[in-house]
Amino acid sequence: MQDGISLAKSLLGKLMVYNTPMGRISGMVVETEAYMGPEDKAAHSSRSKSQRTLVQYGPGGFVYMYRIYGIYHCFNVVANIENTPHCVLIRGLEPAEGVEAMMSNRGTTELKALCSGPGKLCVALGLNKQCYGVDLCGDSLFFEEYLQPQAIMSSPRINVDYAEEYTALPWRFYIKDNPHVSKHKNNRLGATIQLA
DNA sequence: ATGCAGATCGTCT
DNA sequence: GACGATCTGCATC
Repeated sequence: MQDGISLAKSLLGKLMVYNTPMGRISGMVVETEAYMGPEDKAAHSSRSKSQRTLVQYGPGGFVYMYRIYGIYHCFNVVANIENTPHCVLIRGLEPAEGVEAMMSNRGTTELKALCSGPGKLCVALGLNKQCYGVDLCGDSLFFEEYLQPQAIMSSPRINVDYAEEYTALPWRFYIKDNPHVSKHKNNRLGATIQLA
């Protein structure tokens, strides 16, 4: 299993699929962030191992879901091998299947507003705490091959100002010029990077 | 277009 | 008891 940074890049262009009884809801991954374990002061795993972060210490390919600000959920893919708590935050999707359901869940019909942020996309897909620890090799929630991104950009991660020397590291990745990337000031700090 | 306050609660100290 | 890996609505320019 790849480390967090490799996984964050390789998930771009993949289709994230939630298989519901009502049909598939899916979107192409357009924006991710890598969190690189105990040394990374931005990562939840930089603090002592806890109930919340437990799944990160298992093998990669499982869901790390957490609640933020008491309101939203953020969806992460655990990366790397056991006892190496890396993960990848999914920050933006381009809606593909089940767009009607997403609009209903989000209470808006504006396509660009549906999944352009980590909290928004969890609402759009209807994901909550119940998917904590779910195996992404199962048939409920998984990633599929979809498109090869033309160009990938990197920038500092969003809202990790507390992370000292880790704040400025370019561990946010997104598909260049895609309208479903979340809007943020440090978009302008982005730089083109080599495709893997 | 840009900026800021408020919502709201699980998790960790 | 304090604080978020966020988002929205309202204020002001």
